[in-house]
Amino acid sequence: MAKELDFLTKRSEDYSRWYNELVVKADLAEQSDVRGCMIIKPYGYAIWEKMQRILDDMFKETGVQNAYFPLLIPKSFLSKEAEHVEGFAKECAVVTHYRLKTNDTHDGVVVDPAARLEEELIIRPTSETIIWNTFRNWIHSYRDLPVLCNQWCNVMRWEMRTRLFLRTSEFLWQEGHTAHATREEAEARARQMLGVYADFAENYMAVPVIRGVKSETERFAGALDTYTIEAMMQDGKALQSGTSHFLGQNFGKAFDVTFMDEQNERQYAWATSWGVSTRLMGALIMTHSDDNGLVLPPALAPIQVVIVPIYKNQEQLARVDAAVAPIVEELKRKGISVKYDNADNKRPGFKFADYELKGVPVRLVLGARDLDNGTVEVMRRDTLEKETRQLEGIAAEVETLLADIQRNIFEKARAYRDSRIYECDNYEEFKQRVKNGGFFLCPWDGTAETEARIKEETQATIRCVPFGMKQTPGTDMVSGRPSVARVIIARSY
RNA sequence: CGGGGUGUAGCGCAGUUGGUAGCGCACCUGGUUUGGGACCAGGUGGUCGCCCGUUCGAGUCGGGUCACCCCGACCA
Repeated sequence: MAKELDFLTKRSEDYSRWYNELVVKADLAEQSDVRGCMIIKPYGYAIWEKMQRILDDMFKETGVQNAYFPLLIPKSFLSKEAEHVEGFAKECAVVTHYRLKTNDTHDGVVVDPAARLEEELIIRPTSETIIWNTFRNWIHSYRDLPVLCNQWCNVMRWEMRTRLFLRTSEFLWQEGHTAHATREEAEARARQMLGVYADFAENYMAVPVIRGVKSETERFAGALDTYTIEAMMQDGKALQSGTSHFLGQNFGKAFDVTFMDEQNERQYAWATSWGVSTRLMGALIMTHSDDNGLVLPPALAPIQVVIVPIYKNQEQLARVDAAVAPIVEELKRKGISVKYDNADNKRPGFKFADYELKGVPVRLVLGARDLDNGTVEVMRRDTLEKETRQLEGIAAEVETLLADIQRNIFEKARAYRDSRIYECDNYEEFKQRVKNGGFFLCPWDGTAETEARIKEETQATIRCVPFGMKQTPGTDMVSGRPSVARVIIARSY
């Protein structure tokens, strides 16, 4: 029987530590020896691949096509859009040489000083510059517009502090870049893509999000408007889970991307960019998981159903194998990914704990007792409830159950989040309560001074001016001036 | 870059007043087990982060250095 077991740290004890241990123990990822970088393990990558596939289809539905641009960006490109440079300059990795040579003692290599690049190359922190430099050649007429392209790639930002999935020096993402003939069309596209992200977060990840627009200080470097989806983690902190930017004509002007319009007049192209990254994995983990490990939404789980046999000898195992085979077949026919784990080197108890840790939504257990009775034990990961069901028609029941789990974890996450959104008009009260997490819906006078003071005094930031939330009037709780809007204020990752 | 902490087996750790390194997990072999993380027996595995010094002798003492972790500033 169980002795001292190596369980996860409890969420309530140390949320950060729980998260870190979970990522490692559930086999999602681990820290690389390379500073701030992450190794995504096969199980974690399988989830990311599923996300990619679904998002990619959603993009294509809106007319977007995939392309690929270089990893290395000439330094001069980065200096063309003033605000953009300022935003990214301090976190860029720079390539200065193109050759190594063996050292004097012939036991290692050194950078060959003779191989210095005339112009340094930047490892992309984002690709607006190199893409808009290319768009100049692609766009000449209003008939060339819009250009709707996306790339799946890696980017590098030399962050000071990193956390698995949430903030790593190198991360995987998609970045969409579009060029348009009119302001209206570009703005509509930026909002449309935000909608795609919100749809994906809620309907596939089962992560409820608040859509909104960022304040000027929180805006993307070079954008006129930054739209965001904000999710609440189980410790009440906010996680920006996706962004979409309306870039105006800033990049059109910086890279001289012009076209002739229908009136035969030269115009600068209008731009948007939008992205989601492997940070979504962090959102997924921190929204649903519990003290037993990961809880995955069926829509993204690499394994949706695991079947564990119980047996005392090879003859019994053979009987279970025979009973399981048609169930596996039927589940597969329904498009459900199923794993029958009859490996003999792990005992059932270990398998139970392990698949719970990995967040497999449904577990079926079948032993000699069940074979005699024509039953099967069904366990759902979200509630950990076990039930004995008839073997007959189990595949159809599992299919219904998966849909129910998908719905249930979303509702649970939404109820939790909604219970921690507070309307607050009093700064003293706010300062006290914001420490414990939650989203605070507060009146704001629209000034950067107020925003800065809140951040300085509470470490909380304005997450967004939310769309579609009630905007009761009020006065700014810090300055006492009339408010321009109620904004979401929270501590964040 | 500031403040704190840690470096000893793949992982988690212990190591007394300096005397030549140990425990748990994992791994390998054999057997018994299998309805909630199995047990017994045997076995493999270490330049104690690195450098210099003190000493007959350093994981242990002194100086330096590097790396990593946590808390801030920066951020998808």
